[in-house]
Amino acid sequence: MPLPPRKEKPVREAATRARAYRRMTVEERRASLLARGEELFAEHDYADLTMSKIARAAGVSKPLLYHYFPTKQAFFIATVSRGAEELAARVRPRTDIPLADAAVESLTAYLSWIDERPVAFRRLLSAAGAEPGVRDILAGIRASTVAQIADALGHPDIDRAPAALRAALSGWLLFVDGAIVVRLDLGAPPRDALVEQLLGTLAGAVLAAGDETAAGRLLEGADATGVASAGSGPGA
Amino acid sequence: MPLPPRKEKPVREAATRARAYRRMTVEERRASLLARGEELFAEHDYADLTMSKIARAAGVSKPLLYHYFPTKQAFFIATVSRGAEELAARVRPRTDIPLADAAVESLTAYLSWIDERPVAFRRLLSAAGAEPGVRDILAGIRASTVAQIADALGHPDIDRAPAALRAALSGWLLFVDGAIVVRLDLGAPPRDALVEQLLGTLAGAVLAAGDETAAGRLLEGADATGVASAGSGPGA
DNA sequence: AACACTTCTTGACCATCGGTCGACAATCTC
DNA sequence: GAGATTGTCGACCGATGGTCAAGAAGTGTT
Repeated sequence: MPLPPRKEKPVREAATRARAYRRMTVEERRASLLARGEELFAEHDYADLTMSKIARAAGVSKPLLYHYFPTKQAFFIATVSRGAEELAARVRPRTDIPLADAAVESLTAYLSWIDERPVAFRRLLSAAGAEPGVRDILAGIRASTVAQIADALGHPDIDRAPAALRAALSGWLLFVDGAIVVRLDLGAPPRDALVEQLLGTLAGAVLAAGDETAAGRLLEGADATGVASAGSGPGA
Repeated sequence: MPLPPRKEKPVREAATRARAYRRMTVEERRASLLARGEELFAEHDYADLTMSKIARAAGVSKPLLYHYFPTKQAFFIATVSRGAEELAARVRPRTDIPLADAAVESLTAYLSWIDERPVAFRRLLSAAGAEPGVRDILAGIRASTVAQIADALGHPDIDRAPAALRAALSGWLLFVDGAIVVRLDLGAPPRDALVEQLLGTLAGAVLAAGDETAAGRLLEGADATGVASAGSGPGA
């Protein structure tokens, strides 16, 4: 027998009557979901996080979650790109100072950002392959970074830049992430040292790609950038 | 009305009586499944491949597939590590020739292997993060490669090697894969040139890590290894 | 205070997928 | 032939991503 739907008397709890839910504007709710999602995805594995769990953790019903984001992937991507934009802003190199100095600044900013959220960073890297959408985001970021660096190095049109240089830059980007993971694991080398090392490696990679001019630009104005000063003592 | 189970008369097809299935020994079947799985995983996305599809494509029933491999992940990992072993064997560096030459050989072998299965390579890289198990395999391979290189460079105990060097080697491994992806995309640079470039970059990275001795070993006996000869003309 | 508007919840529901089970059939070997 | 082993079939389970209809609870307006 079909019970009459929801007849159970509204139960106006005495005294403190906990609000059934907080009502927000669309943007508020959206932002709040994204923020919570960022935390959750940083802590838990993508596959282990079900939409139900996310909804519950966000204090929201599943259908509402789906009301704001069409699919789980879309939700994940939304959280990731939110973080990516923030990162991009912090890492964007200045153009009013020598290239080598701007590079140090940007790299330092990148390392600091990761130091603040090591778990999220690792998870992002490993989740990169999981869902194609995420991979595309990362690929896009990397491609544009490569283009930016190439530009700064004297190749404004990435499509006309030598393949060797493009390979060097793309590879170097991964190198950076790889070295960072090691640093996360080992707790060393210290940040500033790694920045120097990274930059030195970039110079080496560009040099090995056969682009002396670009390598020159990287070094000029810098006093201790790895390849130039690597070895026993401080800069030559 | 429950039809009497399977009453449809064995249908002994006239003349050519298509065998219902081929019976194999356990190892045969296992190997055959693995081989087919390697193909399938190379072509399709991990998530898009259901165990049912795999079974069907392999001409086998789902329960049988599960009889040989306990889970989908296990099956995937089995196919991956099969390929990984084969690769490891082909890439293992010789010790009876100068380090620089052995490195060229190994890298060339690696590039050739990838040239033979570009799609699979890409998919492996991007699937690396997908399932934790796969990530572990790749991580293991990379770790052991790092240790091998460190050893060849004069640091037999990886745990006592400087963090900077470890970061350099780990990063370089990713650099290699990144550069290779670019080569796959662009169709350039040519294999031998990339090998030189890669080695030159390794020397640069090791140098930037502050290990002159190791960098020296890498270069010694080689006549054109990037950093040393980078630039306009062919090797000095 | 009553109104309507919008946000939100509830709970049921679907299809698919990974994985399992038991009963039975095909094949091979002796 | 008989028996052991390899395979198949189809039904089944639980969880998950995703959807739906109905209605309840906030909120600003009059």
